[in-house]
Amino acid sequence: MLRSTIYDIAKAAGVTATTVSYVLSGKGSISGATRARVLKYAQELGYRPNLIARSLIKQRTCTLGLVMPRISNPFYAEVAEAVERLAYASGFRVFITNTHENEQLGGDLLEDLIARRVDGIIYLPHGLPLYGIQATLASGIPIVFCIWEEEEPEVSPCIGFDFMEGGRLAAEHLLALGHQRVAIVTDGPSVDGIKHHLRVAGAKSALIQAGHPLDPALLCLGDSSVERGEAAAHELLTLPEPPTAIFATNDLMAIGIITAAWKLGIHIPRDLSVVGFDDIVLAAYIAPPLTTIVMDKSALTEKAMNILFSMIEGKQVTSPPLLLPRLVIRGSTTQCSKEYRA
Amino acid sequence: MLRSTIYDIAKAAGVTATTVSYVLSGKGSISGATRARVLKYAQELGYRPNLIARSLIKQRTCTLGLVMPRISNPFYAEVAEAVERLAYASGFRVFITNTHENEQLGGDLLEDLIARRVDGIIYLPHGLPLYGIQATLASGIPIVFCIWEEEEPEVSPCIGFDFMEGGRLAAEHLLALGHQRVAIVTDGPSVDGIKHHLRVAGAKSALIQAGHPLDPALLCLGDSSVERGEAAAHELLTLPEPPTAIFATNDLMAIGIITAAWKLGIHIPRDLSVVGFDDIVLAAYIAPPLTTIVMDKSALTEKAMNILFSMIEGKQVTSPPLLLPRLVIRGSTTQCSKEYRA
DNA sequence: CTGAAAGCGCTAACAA
DNA sequence: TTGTTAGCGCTTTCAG
Repeated sequence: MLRSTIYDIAKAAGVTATTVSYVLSGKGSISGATRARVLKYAQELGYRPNLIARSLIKQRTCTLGLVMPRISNPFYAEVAEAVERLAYASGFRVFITNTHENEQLGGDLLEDLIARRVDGIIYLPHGLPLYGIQATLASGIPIVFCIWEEEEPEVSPCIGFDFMEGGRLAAEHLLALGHQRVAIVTDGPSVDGIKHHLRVAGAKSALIQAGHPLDPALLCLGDSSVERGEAAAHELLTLPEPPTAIFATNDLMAIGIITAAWKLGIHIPRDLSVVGFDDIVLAAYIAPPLTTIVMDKSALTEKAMNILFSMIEGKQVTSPPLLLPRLVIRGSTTQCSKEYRA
Repeated sequence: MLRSTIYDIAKAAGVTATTVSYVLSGKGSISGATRARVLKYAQELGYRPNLIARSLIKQRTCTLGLVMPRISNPFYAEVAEAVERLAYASGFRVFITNTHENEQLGGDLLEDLIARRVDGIIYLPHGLPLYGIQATLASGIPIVFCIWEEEEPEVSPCIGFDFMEGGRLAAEHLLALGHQRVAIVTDGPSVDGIKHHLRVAGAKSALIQAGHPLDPALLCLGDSSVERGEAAAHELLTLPEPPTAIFATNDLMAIGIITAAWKLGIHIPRDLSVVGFDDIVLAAYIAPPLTTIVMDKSALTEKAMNILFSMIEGKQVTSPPLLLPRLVIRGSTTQCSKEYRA
């Protein structure tokens, strides 16, 4: 494998490595003649700079780490694509890593990224506790947390999202359509380990406020996947007294719900209204198009990257205000057709 | 930012850097006492190895590059997740990069990855020409091409997929169901710039063989996105003599087609059969579940990674046989209900 | 305009 | 068991 160094070029061109370095970086002042000669040999020898060596001396790798639950979830994939694009625009490359929501793995990943001397990290923890990574945080590496939804103390900087309000919006929309028996399908291993904690809390509060508090039997647990979304919906829809609307705390589960309904011959939205959360691109293009809560991924990634770059430059930063949710009404929700006695 | 080196530890522990290096790597033979002392100070100083320095001397970064069109397409996201998982299992981290099907960008990305001295590259080019990266290939970096669908000369090693057979399978399924007027929605800027070239060729040949050659008016161009899939389907379905079945050369477009039909009040599969290509996870969980051609992503990524690792170890490798397509019949296709005169 | 020299943090012969 | 030394490929003062 042809792997030449500036020394090889230097020797060939009859100059010293310093000179080569200068012409390659366009820094010092070099005569046109030597410049041309150096360039010629660089070309000829198929020279490619060794960014590893450069990183070592510059104390900067122009590399970012992106830590997220799983890139196969379109929401995260869309975020990753945006992050990669913005990083590229600044000459950075990004390591993407999946925690699979495993705490141990998440911590290891972080430590490894630091060992690789990434210049900064974007961390979308989704249900991962903070206490396991205290030491990591203490390392002082620029790291920005995004869409934190835990109950633990605020960490800074953090690009937050008003999940509670999002849940409320979803429930209020359903309530306004006359739905009184609404179910919630969310992510979490147990009712007191709900990962989409705030979304559920927001929805519940709206339900209570409207005088139709959540029937505990209508709270289903999943894991943010379509599979579990479908399974949960199947359970819900075969109940003696099924819900007339379901709020899924992410779009993937909402899609699973639509499919479950389809299989049971339940028409959406006539017999069942469904609202999701995230607004993945696909949400607008399924049948029926999904009513959902929009998380503005562009705003999220832009803010996160701006803050991260500021930190890398050593600037002092503060968390921006919470990102606000927005309801987008599409074809999966409509007026409730059934009457239920309270 | 606390960033200690082995020298800091050495000084603190009253030994030399070599000793520290040995205990940290567990290589030389070090007395229990010094080992303990070194470890203690390493801990105390919050030492984290500098993998950049290590890479420089070892001539190995334990880093891979993954270049693909766009990770927001679930098919690629699923591949990326698998690649990342396999890489992680071998202590590798991966740079993921999106070409956005831009030839220039694709070439730059490759060069940059080489400059960063990744140990190997997985390249899923999708419609990108080879001639632009000859120099890159000549660098000798281990690189495995996956699912190449161009007409240019074979490159080795390459994990190929029998796209032609996949297209044929799709068309034959439709034909067997009695469909005679089948449309194709594919990816490409023009009819002679079709990126899913082989899939289309396979389908066409089956159609011809059955005596129902493709009506040129029923070949629609898109760009692998749901949006364009929906737009194409809208055109097709509002034709005076619409198709009774549509073969979309990827799942995203197929989903768009289903949505277009839904919006037009056309029932799937009763009034229109749809078959996709890829078998993204979501395909099985939309309404109706999508009949599609399965590309085995596990097999693909496993083979690709095995070969890549072999190359990295300096072994000689050859391309494996083409991966075979499989048809999975779900709810989006059924018997044709209309009669058309030939 | 160009060169000499030091050093980024680590590893690995080779000595002691 | 531990230390000495050189060097991975590059950048960057400081001289000349």
